[in-house]
Amino acid sequence: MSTEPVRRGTGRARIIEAATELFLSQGYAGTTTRDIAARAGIRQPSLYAHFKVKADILLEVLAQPIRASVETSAALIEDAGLSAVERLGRLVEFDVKLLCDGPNLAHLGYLPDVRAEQIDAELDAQHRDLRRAYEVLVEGALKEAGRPVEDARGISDVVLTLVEGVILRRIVDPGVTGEQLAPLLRDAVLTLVR
Amino acid sequence: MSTEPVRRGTGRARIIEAATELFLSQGYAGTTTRDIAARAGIRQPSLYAHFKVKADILLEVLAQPIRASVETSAALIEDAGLSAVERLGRLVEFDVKLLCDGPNLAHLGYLPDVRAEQIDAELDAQHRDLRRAYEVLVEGALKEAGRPVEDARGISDVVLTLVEGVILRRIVDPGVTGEQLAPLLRDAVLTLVR
DNA sequence: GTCTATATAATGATAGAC
DNA sequence: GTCTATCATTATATAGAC
Repeated sequence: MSTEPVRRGTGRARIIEAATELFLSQGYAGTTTRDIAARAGIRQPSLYAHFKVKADILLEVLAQPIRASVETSAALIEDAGLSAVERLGRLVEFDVKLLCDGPNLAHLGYLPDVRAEQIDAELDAQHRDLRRAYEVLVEGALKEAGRPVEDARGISDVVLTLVEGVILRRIVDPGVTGEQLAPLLRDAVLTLVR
Repeated sequence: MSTEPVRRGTGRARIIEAATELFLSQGYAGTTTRDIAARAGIRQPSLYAHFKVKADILLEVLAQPIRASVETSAALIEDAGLSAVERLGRLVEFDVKLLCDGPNLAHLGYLPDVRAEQIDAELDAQHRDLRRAYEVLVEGALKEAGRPVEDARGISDVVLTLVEGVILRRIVDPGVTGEQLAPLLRDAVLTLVR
């Protein structure tokens, strides 16, 4: 493990940044408060001036990625100027790029030791929203293609599984980029609703 | 966490079974040797009559799922009596069912605290084999469809991402079954190579 | 808000009897 | 192979000075 202090940010933000990197590389239970403090450039007890317990750091780390995704996907879904097919394609591209670029934050929500902290209520709610978004767009795309909407549920399942797969993809293939993967998955999804 | 001892198996096998369940529900670092022993129905020091260190238990747990997958996929690929399309469809179905049924062992190989143990060489080799298998079959299927084989790499990427997605799918949707998901993903994949 | 010092508990692992 | 007893280390968290 690197013990080099992170350079940017101050105080609380620096702790969050350090904890994020460490949770992703070592897991939650596998990361000690000393690890976090060392990387944030402070002593271990100083963490407790910002957080009451270790789990509170995890809460804040998990709270980071929520907003951007939900808001943008909501905006995409309701853009009446575009066809459902176009909106579906853009949502896939957006999500894949979000999952590929930056730290693999989405992966944290799937870790056993994170789920064992029983803070998954909000994460699961997010997941339901995303699932619903894909269902709506797939249904719209199928209508545009003159296909029966009964297929929407199954195809949404496939699309969701595909997008989710990106999270694990990055772990084995760290070189993967949203730039290359996003158009690939978008085209694949559009083939399914054509 | 349930501390109820597992009932089946004896000695070493019972320990592996207990450790598997616990690693999946709490992660590796989040599971103590006392947890494992309690679930196996023995005392903590008794573990060390079977394993030298904790990481050796993890090694054995990870060694479990390797064989069946690799052997069956190899047999599927080389079955000359079937078309490439049929073989591709069967491989997808086989892998999805394998990933859906039984404990989610594949997920363990993606956990940060497991990868931090630096035992991923064999796991990554497996992954490369699977990737290669899909490339070969996708290429064959594209030939049969009269499409350019240059598309094979990209489509294999999509297929692999889709199959891998099943691993995370189970975590948020514990009710998902291979029976329902396998045909869905198979049909989706076959649509992509048609 | 950060520090040093420390309390308290849990951890992986060993020794040696049976 | 399992047990009891225990060690050495490391963990989270607190107390109190600056």
